[in-house]
Amino acid sequence: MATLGDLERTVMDLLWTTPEAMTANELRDAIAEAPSGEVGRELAVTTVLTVLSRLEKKGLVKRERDSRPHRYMSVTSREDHTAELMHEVLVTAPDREAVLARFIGSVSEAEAQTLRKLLGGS
Amino acid sequence: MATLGDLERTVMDLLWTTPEAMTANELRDAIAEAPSGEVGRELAVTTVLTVLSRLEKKGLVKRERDSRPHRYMSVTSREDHTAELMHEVLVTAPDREAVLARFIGSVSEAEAQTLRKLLGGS
DNA sequence: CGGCATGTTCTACGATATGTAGAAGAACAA
DNA sequence: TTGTTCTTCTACATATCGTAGAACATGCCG
Repeated sequence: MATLGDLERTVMDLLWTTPEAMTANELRDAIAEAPSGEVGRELAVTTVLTVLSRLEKKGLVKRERDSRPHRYMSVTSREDHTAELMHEVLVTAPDREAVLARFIGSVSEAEAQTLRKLLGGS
Repeated sequence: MATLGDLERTVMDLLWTTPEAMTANELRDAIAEAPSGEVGRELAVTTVLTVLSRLEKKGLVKRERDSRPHRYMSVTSREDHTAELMHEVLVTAPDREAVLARFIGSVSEAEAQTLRKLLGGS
């Protein structure tokens, strides 16, 4: 189960919200530029690179190796990743019906509405 | 985010599937008795107790302190816990609608059916 | 009342994950 | 080829988890 640390999470968030593939340097700068509420962290580029390698090993990140400053990007969208995680969690329980029942109870009305729409007919 | 290790998971599974509160010794024996597919593990009781303490600290387990061999039980049902986890995962993404859309795509038809039923009226 | 069982807490050590980064190696521009 | 830039290797600190011995507590049996 791919659980992410704080920094790993921060990096993934940046990769997920940036349309373009990013270099380690760009990421380092982006992290320094007030990432969501955190203290602006001045990290060494090597730190970012290490994290990227680890994320790559986990299959969450891929990189363009040919372009010289390697450019990194996420393998899946945040939405796909999140949905996958949710599913992984769901299947850990034998009684999925019961889990879904409770899950439904925890979502907002708006989300319930969305679900109805998505589940549509049949 | 409460991520569980393998042994912690095993213990929770036992507590979740056993109606009665259990003592550390009972748990040790239950673990030794072929837990789901694993190699029968002969653990020291202290090991089980340590794990139970950690699970207690995480809020997943509570114990009856008055009865002398303390009896341990889960705080929530597995279904509640799982549903909670799913929700925690869901809210990590800004675009929940999109996540739900993908999530729906990943569930089985039977589960989709269940969801329709649950979402039924308005 | 004083040991003996039985049970709980403290302390600890190895393994893995993660944050962090220096040192060393590779590649490219001049 | 030499300096600059980037990547990889190696390393250390902290946290979590599996594992359990040592020490402490408690109640039962004589």
